[in-house]
Amino acid sequence: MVKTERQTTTALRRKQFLAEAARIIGERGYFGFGLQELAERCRVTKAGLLHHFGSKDQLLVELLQERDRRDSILIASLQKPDDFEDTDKLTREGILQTLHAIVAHNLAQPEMLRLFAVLSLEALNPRHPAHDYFAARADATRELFAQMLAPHVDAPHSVALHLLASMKGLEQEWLRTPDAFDLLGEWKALVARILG
Amino acid sequence: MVKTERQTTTALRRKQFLAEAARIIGERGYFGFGLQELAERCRVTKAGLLHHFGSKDQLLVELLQERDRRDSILIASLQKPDDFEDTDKLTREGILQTLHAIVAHNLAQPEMLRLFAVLSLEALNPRHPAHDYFAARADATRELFAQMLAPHVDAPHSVALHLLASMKGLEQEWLRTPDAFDLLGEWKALVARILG
Amino acid sequence: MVKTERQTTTALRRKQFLAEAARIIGERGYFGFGLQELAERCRVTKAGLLHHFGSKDQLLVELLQERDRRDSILIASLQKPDDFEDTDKLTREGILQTLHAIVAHNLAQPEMLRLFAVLSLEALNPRHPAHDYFAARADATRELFAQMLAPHVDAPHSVALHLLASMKGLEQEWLRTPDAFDLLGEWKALVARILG
Amino acid sequence: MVKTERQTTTALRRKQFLAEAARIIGERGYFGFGLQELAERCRVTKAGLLHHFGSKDQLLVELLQERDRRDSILIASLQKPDDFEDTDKLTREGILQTLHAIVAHNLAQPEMLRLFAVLSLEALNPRHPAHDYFAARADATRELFAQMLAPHVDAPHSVALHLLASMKGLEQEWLRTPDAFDLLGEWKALVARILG
DNA sequence: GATGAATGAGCATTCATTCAT
DNA sequence: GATGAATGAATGCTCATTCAT
Repeated sequence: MVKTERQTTTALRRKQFLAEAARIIGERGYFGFGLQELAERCRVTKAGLLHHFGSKDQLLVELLQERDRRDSILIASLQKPDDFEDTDKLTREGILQTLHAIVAHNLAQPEMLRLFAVLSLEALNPRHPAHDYFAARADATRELFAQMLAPHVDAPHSVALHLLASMKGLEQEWLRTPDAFDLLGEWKALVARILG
Repeated sequence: MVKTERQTTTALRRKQFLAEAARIIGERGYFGFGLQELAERCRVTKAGLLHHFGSKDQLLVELLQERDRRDSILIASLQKPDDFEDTDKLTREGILQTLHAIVAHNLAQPEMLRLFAVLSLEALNPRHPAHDYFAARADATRELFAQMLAPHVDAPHSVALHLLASMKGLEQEWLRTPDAFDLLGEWKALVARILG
Repeated sequence: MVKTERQTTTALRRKQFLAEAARIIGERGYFGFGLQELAERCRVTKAGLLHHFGSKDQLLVELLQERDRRDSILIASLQKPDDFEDTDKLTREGILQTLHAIVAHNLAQPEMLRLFAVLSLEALNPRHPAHDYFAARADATRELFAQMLAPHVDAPHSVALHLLASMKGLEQEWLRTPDAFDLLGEWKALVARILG
Repeated sequence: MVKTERQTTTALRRKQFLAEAARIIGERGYFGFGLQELAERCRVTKAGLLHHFGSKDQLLVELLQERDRRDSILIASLQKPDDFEDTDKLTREGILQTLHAIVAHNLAQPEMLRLFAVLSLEALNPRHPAHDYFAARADATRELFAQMLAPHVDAPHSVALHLLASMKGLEQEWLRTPDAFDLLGEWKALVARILG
């Protein structure tokens, strides 16, 4: 019981560390992010952080894993549309709703959106610690989209590419000027244009 | 005469420095870019570089200015369509050609494309030395696009946003996997979809 | 009974810790030796080690004490030759056998040999935690040798010095290249030369 | 001229750095030696030292090289005895004088003696940055000694080993208690015993 | 008997920058 | 026009140690 309690508080602490790290990396990128700053914001020492994560790179890895764990619900709903047997996700209408839902989900946690936007560009560099993570993620997502679109469009891989690229570009522009336009509204309009 | 000659070689030297800097920043971002590495690649000392540019930030500024100078021809052709008097750029066909030309232009100098992609994300941070540059650039470009589109679409600002976001997203995806698809071809297809 | 049993397993555990520590210090010296590495090798935490030994320095002290306890049999046979009343150790032949026995003993536990070789040099520094230990040990051994040699040579202290220095030098060279020569054989030959 | 002057003062500075480093390493070993301490003693910053040597390991390498350069005179006199054509080094008497000269030389620079003694033991560890240096040095010296002794003794390699081991052991004992005995005198006596 | 959390001091190294030459 | 020397601040990381559990 005591052990469980400590485990919980420790795990909570780690999540707070990761949340704060996400904010900093979202602002300055991974290269511009320093343990010192994170430590100060969390009122720990650098050594304290390292005690939990082992290294700066490992902290990033755990941050991405943690995020994946949280997003797994949404991802699961995309990956397993079989439950609904053609009636939900595979409908044209269902696809639209899914696409809208993704951006709505991202819109609800703008710090994560920012983190992934900044990091994904930094990670173009093959030596970046998150390079492989983003490469795998991007490929998998595109394949998933293509499968989803297959029954409705002629060139599913191409359309999947267009949708993903447009989504990412639109989100980036919104991150730059969040007050300049309605992200979800514009995304819906853009999806409508692309999918005809 | 001698002075002019020296000025020329010096100017040439500076351009080489900037070209190499563009390559490094494109790979690692501005934060991951160090004077030491640039100096080694150019076979100068760090002090030698600083002698030319004064500071790391100033080097970035001059790099962006230099790039703008080179791109000015293309930009000019977009900014001053009056020369052709409604017959070229303002035609629906002319607009398509312009949009294709921009991506073709970027495709021809992938290192610059990479530089701007990476830098534009890093520069989301308001304290980034290139923040203002990118902010101004993005706003101006969007306005330009909107004006260009005004005669042909209902919501020119919205469509301009969609086109710019899609272009950027597509270019980024291509930077990640340049061999995975035909950037120009996909862009043409995407434009066709968006503009109906 | 239960308590005794636990004491035994604990004592066993401590000996394993010390044995592993001896190996590491023999390789990297005391300064190059870290509690973290020892802890990993023993599958304990650093705090676990400290719980047993109190401090890194104290661990070293206990390691040396433990070693002395083990070597006490050999040492005793040198220190108390009275039992044999001139017939064994004090014979010229007996001295040779003793000298051979010491090196044979060291040869049988090369990790300890290495530990003492490395540590004795590091401990030249008066501030080293093992400085006093090695100083006392060396002086005592030399005196012991001198007494042993007194009946047979003119300058026993000088010869004792020569023998000890030669022994240590030979052992060190052997540690460097254990396969390059026969330590015991060369030692016998060297002793024969020195003692004429 | 100006350049030469600066080169000289810089080179001088570096030699002072190395001399001070030799003293510290002789006291604490390479692992116990820190750039911070060296910097303070030399009234430079750590970064200042690194500017000259690049890294801590490289500093050690340059220290050993510098020492070799200085010792080259003595080494040369051992390596090229041909000039004297059997009359000097190859005489029995000449060999004795050479052996005496080496220790006398070492005795005259006790800090170097200490440095090499401490370092040679630390460098038993194959991962030590000076490991290869000492391995090569020891092998070469032993071979040199064997060649020198060949005309006069039955087993030159064995005797060379004995002499080198004894010399090193004696020097180490002297480093521990420099006032306890006359190093050169004892060495002469020991050599006399070993060479009969 | 042993753990995990946390710390403060220290490590070698990198950074952009200044300055005299 | 360009260099080498030097710096102060910061980097990620390791260290032995303390403490509550």
